[in-house]
Amino acid sequence: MAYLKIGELGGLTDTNIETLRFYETKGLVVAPRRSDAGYRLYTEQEVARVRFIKRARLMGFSLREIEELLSMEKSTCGEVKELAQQRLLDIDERMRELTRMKAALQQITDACVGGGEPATHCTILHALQDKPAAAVASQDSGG
Amino acid sequence: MAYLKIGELGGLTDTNIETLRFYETKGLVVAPRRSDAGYRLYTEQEVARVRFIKRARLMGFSLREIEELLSMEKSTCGEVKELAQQRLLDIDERMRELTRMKAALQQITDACVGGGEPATHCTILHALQDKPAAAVASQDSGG
DNA sequence: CTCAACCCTGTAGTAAGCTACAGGCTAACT
DNA sequence: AGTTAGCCTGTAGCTTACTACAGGGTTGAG
Repeated sequence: MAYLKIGELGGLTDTNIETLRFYETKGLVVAPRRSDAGYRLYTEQEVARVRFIKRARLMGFSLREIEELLSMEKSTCGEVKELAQQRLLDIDERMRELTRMKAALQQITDACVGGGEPATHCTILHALQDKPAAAVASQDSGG
Repeated sequence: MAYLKIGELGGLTDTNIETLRFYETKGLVVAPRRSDAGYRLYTEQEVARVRFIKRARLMGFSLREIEELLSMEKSTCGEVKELAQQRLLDIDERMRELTRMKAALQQITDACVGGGEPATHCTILHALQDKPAAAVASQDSGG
């Protein structure tokens, strides 16, 4: 079987070749062997690996987490599961935050009649301007 | 009433002074008058404006959107409402995406028994490795 | 007068994940 | 042999929202 050049790997995995080289600098894709001229020569293994990365990205894993996942073939199943569950918790956390934002925004948006009035008296702008309420102002990111 | 120096404005609004200057370069906070020595001299108005920015940030508006909101005192109420509703749609979109990610991740995580087995056979890693399913692989971000 | 605390500008760094470009070799096709 | 597409390295840029620092001037208290 022939080796794949970087463009071919990119084609098979629908990945920009700059991105592949970037992943290599990040250690996500192992530096492959080179041809005499210095061309990267990949095997089918790398195709699987790049696809792994893409799937994990779709699931919301960061590159750092993916690196961790990739290094886990030496670890236990439980550790992998733990990482996945942490991701699930992160997702829940982000959804809660979005829910909070949405509630606050929905509230002030619902109170607005809209229409062609000058926005000087718009309840949305007013809510953002000076009222302490807005259902969200008690939150503090600290930073 | 005395003017506020940047540190005082920062104190009142719980905002880093570097951030205030940054907002000025972005046009979010209007460049204030200066003292003879070149110190920025703010009025109470800017306190309200910075608080507006902070509240809007908490609601998930980007700085660009906030700039738009701030320029809207000249527009109609309907336009403001439209922007807010667009934000609500964005939030919904992000929540859908998180829901999708979560479902996919939950599925492969549930299938994993965890424990001290070597992860070589971990169903999570396998699902990421080569199965076309994973309930999410049909999605494509296109780049 | 001295010293710390504050302010100024301008530039660069952080995080995350790429993307693009310059300048130069190589491979493949004709 | 010529042309073009592809590959190489290295560096810089993009996005968002800050944050930090260097190297200076100013203010105010003691």
